[in-house]
Amino acid sequence: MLERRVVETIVRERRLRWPIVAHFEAAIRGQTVRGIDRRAKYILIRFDAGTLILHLGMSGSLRLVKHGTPPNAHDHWDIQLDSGWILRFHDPRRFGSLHWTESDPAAHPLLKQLAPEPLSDAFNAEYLYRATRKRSVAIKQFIMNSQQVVGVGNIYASEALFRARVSPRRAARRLTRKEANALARSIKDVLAAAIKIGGTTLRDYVNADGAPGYFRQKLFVYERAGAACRVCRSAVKQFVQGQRSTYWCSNCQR
DNA sequence: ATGGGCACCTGGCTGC
DNA sequence: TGCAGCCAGGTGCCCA
Repeated sequence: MLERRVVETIVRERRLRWPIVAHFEAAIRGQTVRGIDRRAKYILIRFDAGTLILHLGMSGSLRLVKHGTPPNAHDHWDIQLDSGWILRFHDPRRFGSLHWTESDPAAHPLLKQLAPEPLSDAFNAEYLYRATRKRSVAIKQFIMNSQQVVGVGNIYASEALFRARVSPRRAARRLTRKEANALARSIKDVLAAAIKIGGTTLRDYVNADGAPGYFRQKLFVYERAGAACRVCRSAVKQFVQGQRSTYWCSNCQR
């Protein structure tokens, strides 16, 4: 894609998480791809005149297909390049999004408040310890807040807390230094391990190659309510926090 | 400023 | 077999 020029853009469905703005096609036409970056779960495609900010939501995917390939259901937009390839966005649940910005993308409202990259040195025990001070919210909800921690969704939140042996109900400010250290470590470990083997496939979801993610086999507690904890054999428990299921082992986690 | 709840959407699954 | 209803996910936004 790099250094390829946009020949044409076709939008079949503007109603993504936010509507695709009307001037998008005109803005991007004739632009050349200069770089591709990522910030949290946002994909940034940089052009001379602006930057495309994409999010795949939970069911979105991007593929390169040959020009002329007929679209399938839920193929919401195409960006046709001068190479004869089309960047095609597919997203059955339309939780994904597309924004076009002609300013510094880091200053975009969706990006400017985001916490440090979890796999970077800036995200560490000291950061987590300081950030949790004076916060009464449950630690599970805290690590799912993108202003505090980025990259941790519902699955990895339960998994990271299990690995750190911290109860999901614990008030964030009650974390000790030692626990903050363990949790920062487990967040990095869980994310890195999941990325390495293709993420976590739930139910019908597959990755960009159409293959499932194999991290599901490595889950300690997520979706294992009633099953034996893989460490202590006591029953994994489930309850709801902020309208999301939390899974944990009340014996291993305190 | 913080915390809590709601919204978006569709496919898979359950239960009648 | 058909169909209605529930549930799951990520995360921004609104309100108290």
